[in-house]
Amino acid sequence: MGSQLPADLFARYLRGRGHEVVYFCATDEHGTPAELAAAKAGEPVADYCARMHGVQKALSDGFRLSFDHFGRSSSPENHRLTQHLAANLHAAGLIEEVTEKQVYSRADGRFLPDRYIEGTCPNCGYDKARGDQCENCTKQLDPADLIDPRSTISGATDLELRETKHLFLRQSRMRERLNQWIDAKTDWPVLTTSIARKWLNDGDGLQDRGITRDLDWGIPVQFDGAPWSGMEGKVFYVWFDAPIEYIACAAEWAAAHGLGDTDWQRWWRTDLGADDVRYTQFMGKDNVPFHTLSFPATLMGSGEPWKLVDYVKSFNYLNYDGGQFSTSQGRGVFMDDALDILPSDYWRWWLLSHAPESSDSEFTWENFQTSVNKDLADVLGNFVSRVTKFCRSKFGAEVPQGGSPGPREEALIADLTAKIRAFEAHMDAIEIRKAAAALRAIWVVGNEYLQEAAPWAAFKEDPDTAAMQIRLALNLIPVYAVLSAPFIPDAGAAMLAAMNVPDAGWPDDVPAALSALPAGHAFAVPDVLFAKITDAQREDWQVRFAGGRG
RNA sequence: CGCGGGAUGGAGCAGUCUGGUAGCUCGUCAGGCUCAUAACCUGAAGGUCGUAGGUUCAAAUCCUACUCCCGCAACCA
Repeated sequence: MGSQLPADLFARYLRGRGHEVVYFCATDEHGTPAELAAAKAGEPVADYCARMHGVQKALSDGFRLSFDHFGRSSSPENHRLTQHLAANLHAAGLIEEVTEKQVYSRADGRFLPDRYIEGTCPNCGYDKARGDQCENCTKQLDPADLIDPRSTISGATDLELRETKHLFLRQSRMRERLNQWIDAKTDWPVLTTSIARKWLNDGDGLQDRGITRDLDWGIPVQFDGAPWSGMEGKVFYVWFDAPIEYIACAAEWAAAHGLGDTDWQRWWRTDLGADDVRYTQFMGKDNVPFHTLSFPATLMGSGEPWKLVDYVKSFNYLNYDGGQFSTSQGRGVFMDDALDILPSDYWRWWLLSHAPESSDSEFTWENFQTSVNKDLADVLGNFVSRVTKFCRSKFGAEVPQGGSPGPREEALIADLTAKIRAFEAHMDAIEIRKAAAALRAIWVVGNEYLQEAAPWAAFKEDPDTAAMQIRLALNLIPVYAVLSAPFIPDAGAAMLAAMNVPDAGWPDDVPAALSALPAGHAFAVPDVLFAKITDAQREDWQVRFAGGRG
């Protein structure tokens, strides 16, 4: 959710500005966790992943994520492309076979990644130390150091070290090239480049990385479908194939829409039209190394002209009321819960206006309630309500005629124009919190104008002037709808529907946009756009999602 | 000396790159308005910018040391 929402915001904004946009997202279906979750659910892993993809799709629809295609990393397209790129890398001498020893559990019938091994810490005696590190004394460990090691999957203790062969991506050979590439990205967020630089230069520099695993579920290690000697029964590592799905997803999208290869390749191949594409990725900070180093290394090393990312927007973490979200403890609001209790716009607004851009941020119910009630209900919702209701009671449910604008209206337009340009600048820079604040300031302008113009007072002496003022205020509503839609699409649509405006363009020309609704244009007073969150609701949810429900 | 991010009025944040009267939202207090979802608008109080030094005519902003919080530390995705 954390990075999909900002991506959706940006995609909607760019579409609103008239750009051609494709917005892709996919489920990353491979890896040990997927296999274990499937086993726990008692389902074949392929079925489990298909089902979860459906669940994710329903949730993302619920949050109004406007993907052009929601792909799966297990798609045939991704199988083909992943194997193809691996073959290219091999041909370029960038893949190396390494034999190493890993912990194998006979009872589980699988190799165990470090985190799935638990035992007693040789350093402090803590009996639940993980294979990679002891949580108690923070000492880094090797699984072989643990006393009485056991599998966290089954509790089995018959663990042994077994030799196994894996492919490594020789990213160390691309260190200089990656360094130069990152150095050129002077406009990237500090968070993004600092993480990338750390991996590039810390210690011995960028390390080669294993890109295969001993698992059943995944993309088989083969040369475009032909056997890869010594790699039988092995699959590519999720972090090798998952980013490749970004490309494969475009192919899935084209196939799903009856388009040809050239239609997706023009987004991805710089030799086939992708030169003018601007490619932006959104992710949590934990994913930065894969997107700034491993995946670019894969594409660069392939020797083919794949489009590289232009901008990587990374986020810190969102915490829940003093700690981390915890699925196992039922601590925190999760996507399905969230949509059960409130419309998606509420969540979109809070999550976007509090996006953890500069540091981790924290969700608290008090903050959520205040933020949503003030911004959405009091400032925006109430503006729409007061304008439409006033007009209906004094002039009827259509845009009134008469009167002509004066200095106050000119000042409003000038103020609004400046604020809209500021909003656009923040959106262009993907400064999400600043954009949210700028948008809110635009909403406030409407209330300020009404307060100053006081059409309710003017109506008594000079109905024509009141009509002109209300006409202008009514015209603000579609403008607000269009500007706000990237953040709160449902409310934007509701506002346009109430104003009986089938489609409104981006207000590049503010004076024109504010006279788009002519006198006589019929509208409807919308239902309350945003019902406020009551104290009782908030208290109920605080208890319900506090955790410890087991 | 492991690495990175953060520390700014009661709360949440901007400002730090390109030193020069400390800004925004919420909350609080006072006033206004009455069209509206007990909403809206205006004004005020409240901070010397984690700590200690240093550079400078001038530092939240540059330098040094330190403290605290969060995350990472590479076959965990």
